[in-house]
Amino acid sequence: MSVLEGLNDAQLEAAQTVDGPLLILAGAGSGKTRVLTRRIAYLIGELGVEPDRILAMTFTNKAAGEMRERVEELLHRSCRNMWIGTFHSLCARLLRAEADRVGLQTNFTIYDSTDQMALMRRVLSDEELSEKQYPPRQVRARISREKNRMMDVTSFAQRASTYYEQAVARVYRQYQARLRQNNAVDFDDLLQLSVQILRDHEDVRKKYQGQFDYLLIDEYQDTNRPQYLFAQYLAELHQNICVVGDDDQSIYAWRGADLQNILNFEADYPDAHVVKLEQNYRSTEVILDASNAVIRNNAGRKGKELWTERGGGEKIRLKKCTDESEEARWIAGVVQDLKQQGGCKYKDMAVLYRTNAQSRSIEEGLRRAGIAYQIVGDVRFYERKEVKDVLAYLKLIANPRDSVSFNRVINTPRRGIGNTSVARLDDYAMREGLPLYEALVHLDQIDTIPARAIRLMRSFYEMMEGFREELSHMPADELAARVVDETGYLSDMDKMTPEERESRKNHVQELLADIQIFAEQSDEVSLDAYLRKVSLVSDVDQWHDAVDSVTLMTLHSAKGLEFPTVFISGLEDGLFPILRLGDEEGDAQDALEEERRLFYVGITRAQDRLYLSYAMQRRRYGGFLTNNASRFLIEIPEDLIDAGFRISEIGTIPTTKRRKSPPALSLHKSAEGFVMNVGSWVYHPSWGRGQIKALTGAGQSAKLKVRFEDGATKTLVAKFANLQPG
DNA sequence: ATACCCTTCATTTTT
DNA sequence: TGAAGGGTAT
Repeated sequence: MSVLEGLNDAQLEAAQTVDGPLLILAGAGSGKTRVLTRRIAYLIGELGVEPDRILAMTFTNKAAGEMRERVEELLHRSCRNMWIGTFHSLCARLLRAEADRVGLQTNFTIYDSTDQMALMRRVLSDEELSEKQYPPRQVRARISREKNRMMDVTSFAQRASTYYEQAVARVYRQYQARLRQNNAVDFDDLLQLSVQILRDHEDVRKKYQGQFDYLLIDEYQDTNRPQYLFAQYLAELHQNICVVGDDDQSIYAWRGADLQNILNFEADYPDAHVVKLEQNYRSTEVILDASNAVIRNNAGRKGKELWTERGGGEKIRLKKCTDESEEARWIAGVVQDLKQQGGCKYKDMAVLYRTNAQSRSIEEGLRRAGIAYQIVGDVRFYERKEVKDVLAYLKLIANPRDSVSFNRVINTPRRGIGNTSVARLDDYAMREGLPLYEALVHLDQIDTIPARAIRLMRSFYEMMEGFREELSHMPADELAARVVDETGYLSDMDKMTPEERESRKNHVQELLADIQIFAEQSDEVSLDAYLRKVSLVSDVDQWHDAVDSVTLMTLHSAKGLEFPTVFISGLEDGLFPILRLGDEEGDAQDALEEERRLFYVGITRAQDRLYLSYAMQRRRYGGFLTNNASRFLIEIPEDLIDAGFRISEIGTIPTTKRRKSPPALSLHKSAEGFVMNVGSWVYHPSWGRGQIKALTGAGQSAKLKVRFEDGATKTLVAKFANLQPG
């Protein structure tokens, strides 16, 4: 029984109940990972289950990697052939094996959101839809949402009622056709197509159903429709499906996650066992009480009461700041105190925020104080232009049908092949039904292209063919190094300013190093293998906890992690909870509850110390946004907060605080400054102080609905209202 | 074909 | 504030 040693009763039950459906409701810090790894170790070590008959799905590659590692530690053996990974990577694996079922080749390319946008623009222009009326971003989001609801092109087209939706349906159809032509898929396709294959091909379904005896799904509260169905198909036969989740930590509804998946588990699987893990091993009582008090404000929960044996603990500190730079200085100061006087390490501290943009000021503050930090996810490494460029070359070499990558590199660096020539090549390719790259073979047949451009394109083609010949022999790192050199990509940087050149070269070198590490560590060294991996890694996966530095990341990225000291910054109404315009009443309520869950996730990351901060004024879009303390702050019982750091001491409860004198900026200058938002407080010469309840339009012609302190609600036009920040 | 200047717009959150 | 797309001059 050694692998189950040290588990509490509930954990033991969760680890040992291996037959039939099982729902583990795991509160924050309740030892979820521990239970999962012990459970797998128990299956393999005690029950003799072969690792390759276990399928475990997690949310991040990091979580998957850690789980595998810990199981191997427990068992003192390798579990390489255990299927463990993210939904996306496992689906990609299935999809590569069964690609022909949906008209793909095994070497298909996975498009990220930048690639998707490029393709979307192309489709919109083909369909002669203006980007004004059909913002690519918005259309892309809509199509993504439909895919995440398992709505395929045909059913969507049938349901499309408005003119707009019918246009979107045409775009959807074209977009999918283009993806297929490019031998490419987007993130959503990985899930949707995998489910389609399982649904429509009995032989494939049988094959995978027969392949796995035990299914494990982590973060079940964050699964969307395709993920839910994927699991359901695979569990159909034996029903050995174990899902772990916490309805209070569901924070991905915007990505199609459906809380109902976890709430309905017992209805979906009538024989389901349910185990609740309610003992928290992570946080002090103070922190846990605060989190409980906050989450209690949400309706529609499964209902859990977390408890801890770690009584007491340091009180929570709450800091009101005038602006974001003061906030950053305060955080930096506390970090230094903790390090110098409290004996804490940098790596035991994390600063969390709602939006990536907030990292800038924090970063600045820490840098000035000479504090080591690392940012997770700000400008994502794989999304940098120079990294994407090099990867586009590599992707095109591996998949010559990939027109998005083709368009990216054909004239990068500038080699005299302009848009018109490419457009003519494209016309020809369309007429002949060829991929763009293939069309290069027939250059002499395209008489619309000037001879000079033909010559340049031909030499591009020959260069690429040279790379392609090496594809199957040459290790990925060597090939990549050749590409960077021979395409002139690096030497082209000589034209840039020294700073820019250095930064870009560094990123390219970093990419080459990444490929090299891959080639050394993985048992497959091919470019194909590298690309398969690289398309599915996220920034959190790159996070190193070995380095002694303060971690900066979004609340979303922090899920699943823990730190002795946690700062949650930017606790301002409108920013956290973030308030979007144009939400329906019901949606707004759901959105607010999701924000609250996000706050709950943030609080429960902390083991020993929790610091909360907000800024009255924050720079945004080059202007200023004035804010009030987050409504969530008053949900924390006062006695949990350090006296002197309480909200009543600092005095920021919106209705009790009266403004002194209006700040200098006025709305008439809003072209240069003063940005308003729903929730902002304003001052009107005759009506007094009021809060913006709704806002339509932008700039000077914006219409505002303002509720004033005397209770009156007025609709005002920004231009004439003579409002000042309040 | 490209370089440069102008405008516009966006900021949730991520596999 | 900034990135990125569009337009114009060379």
